[in-house]
Amino acid sequence: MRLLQLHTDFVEYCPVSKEIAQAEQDVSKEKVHLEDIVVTLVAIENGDDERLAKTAADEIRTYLAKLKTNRILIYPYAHLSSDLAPAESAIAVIKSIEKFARASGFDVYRAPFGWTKSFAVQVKGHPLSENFKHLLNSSDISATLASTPTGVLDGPREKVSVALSEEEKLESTWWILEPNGKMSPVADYDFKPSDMKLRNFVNYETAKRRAADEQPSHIKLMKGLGIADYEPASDPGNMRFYPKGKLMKSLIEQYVSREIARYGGMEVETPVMYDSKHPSMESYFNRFPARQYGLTSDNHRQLFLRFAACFGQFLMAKDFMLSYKHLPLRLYELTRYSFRREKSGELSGLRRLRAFSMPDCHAFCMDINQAKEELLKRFNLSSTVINSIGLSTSETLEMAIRFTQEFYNENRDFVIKLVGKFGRPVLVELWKKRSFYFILKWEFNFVDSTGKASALSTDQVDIENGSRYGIEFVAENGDKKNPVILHNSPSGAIERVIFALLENCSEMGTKGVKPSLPLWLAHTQVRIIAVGTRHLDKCKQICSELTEQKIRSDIDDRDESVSNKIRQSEVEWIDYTLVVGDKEIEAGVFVVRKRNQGQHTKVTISQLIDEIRLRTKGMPYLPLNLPAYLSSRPIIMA
RNA sequence: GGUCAUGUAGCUCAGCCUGGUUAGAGCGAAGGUUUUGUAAACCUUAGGUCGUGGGUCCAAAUCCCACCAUGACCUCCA
Repeated sequence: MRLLQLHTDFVEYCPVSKEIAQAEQDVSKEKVHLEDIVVTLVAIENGDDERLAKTAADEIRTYLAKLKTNRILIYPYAHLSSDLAPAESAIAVIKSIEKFARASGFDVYRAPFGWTKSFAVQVKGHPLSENFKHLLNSSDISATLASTPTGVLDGPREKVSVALSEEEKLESTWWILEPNGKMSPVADYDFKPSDMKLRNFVNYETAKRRAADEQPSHIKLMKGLGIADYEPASDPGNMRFYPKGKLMKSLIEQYVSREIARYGGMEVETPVMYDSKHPSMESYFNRFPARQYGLTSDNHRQLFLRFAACFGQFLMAKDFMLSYKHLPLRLYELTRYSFRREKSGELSGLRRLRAFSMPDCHAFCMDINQAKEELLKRFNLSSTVINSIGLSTSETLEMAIRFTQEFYNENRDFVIKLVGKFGRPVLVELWKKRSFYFILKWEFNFVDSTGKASALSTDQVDIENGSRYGIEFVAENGDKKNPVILHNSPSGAIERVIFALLENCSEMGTKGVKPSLPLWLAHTQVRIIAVGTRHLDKCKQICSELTEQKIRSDIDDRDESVSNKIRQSEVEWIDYTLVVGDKEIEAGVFVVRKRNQGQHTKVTISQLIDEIRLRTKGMPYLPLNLPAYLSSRPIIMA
């Protein structure tokens, strides 16, 4: 038997229709509304009996005593278990629980068994407001313990997130907003040929339908190019990065961090784990309890791994002495990692992970006006960053803006201005009322060839956490006020950026273009091939010269034919391949093979340097993190 | 989380349906020959708990069950 107990402000449910033949009879279809009550969601499993019903009643009594309340709603809820008992015995056990609970003198309500019900519930925010138990008959316990890897039967793994179901049931409408300010319902919008990706994106977001397709193409590339791979010894969604992938990841991270520093972000570092009972943490923790990695430390202290940098930065900002003169205050951290225990079926390659690196930049603003002004700056920042990385806002990405009706009514011009900056029609999700801590958020979404959308850059306007975390600044008139907080990631998760770049490459491939990654992210920018061993000294000399100019090059010194070495260079998607033999050494002019042009050009080394420096201008450089000689390099991927 | 599919050498895969000698190939690796001119030189050798654990059977990579991992889809309902 599985019990999920929720201490709620209110619960509402309404039987809609019978789900199974054995459903209870004579059920009123009236909506039921109960306030200040413990909702006990219960799933009866195979082997559960009246004895266990008694145990459950004891469990409920203990919980109610802790909460100092005596009102309870017993609510049959199948999703808690994958080993459900047959309906007849389940209903008998549930009725027994009800009987025992009444006998304890509680005010007991029970929702009907076997019915489809709509329901709404508002869980109180306190740490004890959610409680999960997996109850077993004593004879079964040892067997179950033995078959459970950790020997632990309950814990956050089993929790059902009420916030998530709220998210799913959120009432919203979908629109297309054009840069000229024209807003039309999605159904009325006339998609032009240039809006193909937008239409795919809209389909994905509004229909929530996922077309049947094969495995995402970036997975093959991430392995084949030696970028990243699964690590079976870890939890799903925790990846390993090989040297080439690590270099690429570090370069992107450095670039994003540098641009945020230029914008004015103060880089900080905050802990990866937090006390789930800390008063400031409740609101966040309880929002997605089912998606946390939990762990226990000394003294049975319950900790959870952060899923964003918000906590650390908010707790830090709370301790700052802030005046309106300091605002907007910009804090930045690149989390390695943020953790989200996404449902296992939602993980996919580098697209969605459980541990990911997230640039997270918060701006604490005086008021909504300053926040709007700041949001525009950050839009420019995000736009510059994502375009420079190689994901184009004019071709590759689609924008979504989501806001409340109230915000739109008061800030219509501002919203249109934002869309104008993007320059193409965007998808709008209009919320009737605010259900989250933010009143507006926008994202750039990458739509892959299979029509799936993933958010990259994003910013949000948060009007709730300033007060929730007790962050205060002294206003011009001397009053203490809470700031409006913006949550921005200019690039989105770094792993997801790599996902998008790789998916982009495979799209190039289907269009007949040789796929290639941006030159500044290539592990090897120039591959130098020695025709014979006697040319190796010259190769080494060229390699040093390029390294001095901050160009990554390596030398294929293997005992292989020139053709074979050329092929190897192509397989590794290396942009420039230089063959060094007698002719070149004599003339001082080299024939370079350019991958993206598929042809050979005669160049001097200094011309080659100039070209590469031009193509990588303004982007960070890191030295090659592999041996320069291919003969001493391990084979990471075939 | 559920359903389905997949898991065989470092990599990519064949064999499984219809159980039966020492489980195959290509790439890669090692040793040797070759000193190479723009997408794969030649020869030889090594390399496998057939995802893990149970079961059926005289016999299991092959059939059955459970678990693990990956992928796709679904996540309605007690």
